[in-house]
Amino acid sequence: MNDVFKALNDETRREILLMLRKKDMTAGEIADCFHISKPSISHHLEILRRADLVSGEKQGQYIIYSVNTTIIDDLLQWVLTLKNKKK
Amino acid sequence: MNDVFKALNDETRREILLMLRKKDMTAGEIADCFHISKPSISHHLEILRRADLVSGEKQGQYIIYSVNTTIIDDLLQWVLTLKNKKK
DNA sequence: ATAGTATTTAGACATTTGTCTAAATATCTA
DNA sequence: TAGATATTTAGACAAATGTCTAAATACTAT
Repeated sequence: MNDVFKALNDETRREILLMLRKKDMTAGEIADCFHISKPSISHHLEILRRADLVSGEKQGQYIIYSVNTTIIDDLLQWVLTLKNKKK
Repeated sequence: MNDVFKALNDETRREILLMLRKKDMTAGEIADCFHISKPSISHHLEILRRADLVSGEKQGQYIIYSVNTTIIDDLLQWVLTLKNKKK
């Protein structure tokens, strides 16, 4: 859970997740949406991957990234626990 | 939202929230639950307060902290948006 | 007033983080 | 095999973060 919150603590990474929510994208396509160098985006993707929030599948010379929903369910559970304020 | 994720990106602060979920506590009571100095806990509480995740109400020489549920709803909404993977 | 308790503020310091450029790796194509 | 494209790795560096101790502020009570 620590890695998940760490990954979410960055505006760029949160935007990447929201973009991948709509469609899978290659690392390059993702990078083109930001004014940040490709190595920096690669680093962000590595952090998201380590948190298991995204997966990257190699296809030829491209790597196609997509969102993992299972960890998001864990996060949802955590938030719901917090919301459920015990009397 | 940025401040919320920043606040949640720390194990101590997350534990504080989970404790306050069960019952309101004074700054001192909270500090006694950790092996961290009181000024450090005070700093954590300030970050949680700035994110609007908790409120502190002064009562005599004590300050009683409690969880704010409204921001947690916003967070929940954000996570649900992410979970709702568009086609 | 003085002393004691609760909490925060201030300042210092080591670690972590996000960014960059340059170089390495891997794949495609002519 | 070369050259071009896609992506990552390595290394550097400034800024942000979490922690501490010492001091300040605020309230209580004798």
